Amino acid sequence: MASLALQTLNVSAPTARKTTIDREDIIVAALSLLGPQRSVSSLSLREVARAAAIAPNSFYRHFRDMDELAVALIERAGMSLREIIREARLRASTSTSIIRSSIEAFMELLEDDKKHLQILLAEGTVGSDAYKEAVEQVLTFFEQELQEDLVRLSTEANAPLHRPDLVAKAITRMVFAMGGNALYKPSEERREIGAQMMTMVRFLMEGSETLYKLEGEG
Amino acid sequence: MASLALQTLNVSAPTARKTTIDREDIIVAALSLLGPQRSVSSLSLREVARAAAIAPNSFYRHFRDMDELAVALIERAGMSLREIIREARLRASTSTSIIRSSIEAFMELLEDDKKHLQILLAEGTVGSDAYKEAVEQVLTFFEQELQEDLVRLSTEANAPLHRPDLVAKAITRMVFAMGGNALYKPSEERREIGAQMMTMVRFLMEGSETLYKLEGEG
DNA sequence: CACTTGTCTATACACATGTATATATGCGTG
DNA sequence: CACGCATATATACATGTGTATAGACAAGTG
Repeated sequence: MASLALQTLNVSAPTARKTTIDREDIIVAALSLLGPQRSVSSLSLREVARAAAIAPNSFYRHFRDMDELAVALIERAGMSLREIIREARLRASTSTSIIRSSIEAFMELLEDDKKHLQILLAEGTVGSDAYKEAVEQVLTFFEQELQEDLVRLSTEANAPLHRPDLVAKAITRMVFAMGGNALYKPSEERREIGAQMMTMVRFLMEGSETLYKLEGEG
Repeated sequence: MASLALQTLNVSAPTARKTTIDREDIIVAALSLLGPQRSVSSLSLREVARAAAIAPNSFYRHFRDMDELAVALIERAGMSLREIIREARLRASTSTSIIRSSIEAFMELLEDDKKHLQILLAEGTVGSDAYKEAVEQVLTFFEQELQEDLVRLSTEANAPLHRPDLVAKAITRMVFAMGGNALYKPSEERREIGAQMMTMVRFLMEGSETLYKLEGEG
């Protein structure tokens, strides 16, 4: 149909051309293809190119590989999530409220940025080394940041934690696992899962405090 | 090479034939293809057929779909894990020891049955509805069984739990997430991750007990 | 303006994929 | 033993894939 329009203007209509394309454009196109049944690893180069409305070969100008695209996708998703959580952290001051607002922010993002989160939550354990490493990096970033919060706030509250590093790791992994699971479920169910997360996190916090009292600092 | 052997016997050697094949044979072939970089969803029908040494079309005699194969794989993996855990449960009598021995059994299985566990731990959140449902079913089975143990043992020990259902769910999801992560890591690191799991589970248990005291039964 | 350079497209190739159709084979029953 | 049915294979086709090569266009420089 595009070629038809061109032919009416110019019989030899050579090549309808894009005035340069971004990595960003390709990334967006790839995101648009994701869904409950489509994972990053199932995307083909040509498919992405088609979605971005470029010639298959143009892809190579921007990424060496589908794998490089995948890594870029993760990094972007990481940024997106990081930003949201950072906001949530700033709004809160107590240990419980920071967790509450973070989880709420997380669940909210789960609602309207599924594509990004899917990449982070649901596809981390199989794939190229570079890919897995990129996912792991995002996860540990969150763990560290959370750990800092936990230490700071629990000290302020005079309720020190046993092994705050493991508390942070447990919370992160649990939230990510539960989140990946909730991704494409009806919103009512997602709300329920969010509530469950809160309780689970409380278990972890209380447990860590209790163990501190029993066994001394971690 | 097989065809060469046949040719020495019979020049026109038409079709070296399998004297009927099992679903089991195909399942085993599919398992053999899995690895740190290969997920179930990335397997092709022809690839599996090749590994099973059958003609592509023979596949259809046993499975409607690659999807049906995937579901069968999960069920098998579920069985395998279930059996191991059941043994571990029988060997233990206290709440902590049952958890300890279960996690030990789990980590052991992680060592020498990676292929099975990969399916369960690392590929549950993207795929066909049937596939996701099958994974979920295995997970909730473990949750329920674990919950029963927890309730029974914590009652015996006079240390009742707040929301034992959520304790069970949290433990399950956490162990599975951590396990999927540990799958293809060096064994030393895996050992460390196993130790972390134990602590995390203790957090959950202690926390749940504490919350019971604070808030009453779940 | 001409010309070079970077970016996109077109065409092509070799191969893999899922599946339809037709054919061969061997086992169990008569 | 012979025959039929279930189960395997062979061949084929349309389609999708990654990528190599060569050519067309736009933008920036002299």
